[in-house]
Amino acid sequence: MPVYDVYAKNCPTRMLLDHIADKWTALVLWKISGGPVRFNQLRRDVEGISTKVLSQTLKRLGRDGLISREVFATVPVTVEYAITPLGQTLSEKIEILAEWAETNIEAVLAAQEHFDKAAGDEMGATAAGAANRRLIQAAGMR
Amino acid sequence: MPVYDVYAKNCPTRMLLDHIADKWTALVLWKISGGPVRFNQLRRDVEGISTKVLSQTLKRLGRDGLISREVFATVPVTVEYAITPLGQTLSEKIEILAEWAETNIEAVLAAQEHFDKAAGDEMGATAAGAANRRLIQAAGMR
DNA sequence: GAAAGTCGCTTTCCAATGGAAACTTGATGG
DNA sequence: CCATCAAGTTTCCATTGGAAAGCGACTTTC
Repeated sequence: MPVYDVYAKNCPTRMLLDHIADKWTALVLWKISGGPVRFNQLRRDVEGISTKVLSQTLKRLGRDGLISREVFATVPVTVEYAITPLGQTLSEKIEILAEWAETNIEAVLAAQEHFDKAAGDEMGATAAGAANRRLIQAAGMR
Repeated sequence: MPVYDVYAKNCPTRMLLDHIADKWTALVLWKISGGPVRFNQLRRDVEGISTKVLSQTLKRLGRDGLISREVFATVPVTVEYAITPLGQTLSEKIEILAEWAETNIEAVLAAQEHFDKAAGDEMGATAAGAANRRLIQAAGMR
């Protein structure tokens, strides 16, 4: 049997990690794991997602066997997305990640504040300071 | 105490999930959790990452308090990145995700094959054919 | 019977992000 | 004084992402 390694560029597990270690994918899959949901309901629940990205994300999840898609001949047509057994196992892991975020958000915010304060301190009105400030801004650290 | 919700567009936890639910971040953090690593070592170990993205990723991880950075006055200069206690708690969750990927990759590959095969099939005028055609078209797999 | 609304998308357009590769900095050995 | 190495940064172009509009099929409202 093959040896899988996410650190290898061409390993299938790398591709899979690319699919699942994604903000929108995580939010959408977790939401669907709570029960079947329709397209526009997802759009409203997952604040900030665009229909384009939602559509792409659902396609990928469907192809990977993590969710199913069912069409109901109502008017207007209704489409329900539901979690599969395989998807359920993944959503449990994603839930752990999301819970970590909610548990540790304050520690992270504190770290960011500390970091930004230190960056501001170590440069006065010097030329080097101005240069660094520009660097930091370029690095998107504000 | 504020109520955090990753589904809310402007919640700090959403920003945090955005940082951690990312392919490169996950790979880099997990690698560093195995012991202090230098920049170029990371670059070699995490196959496919560019220096630009590695640099940005390390900055973000540092600002979020998940890794530390130590400079050694060797020649040429050496820089070591190490995991922090906070980062260690996260890397354990990320490891769970990566393990899920390695455990379930074959099921996902099978699902993809099944899905793509259905898309490639001739599909006559059967009810099943029509149903599949709808699924495939919706998934944009032509 | 025309206009407006619903759902589930797709398309278009522009801005932001990502990757490949060249360049920089600073100290040293040849 | 040229080449080298670590640790990045910068440049350039391609891919991706988001906002908004369009679409098809059908009902409800005026």
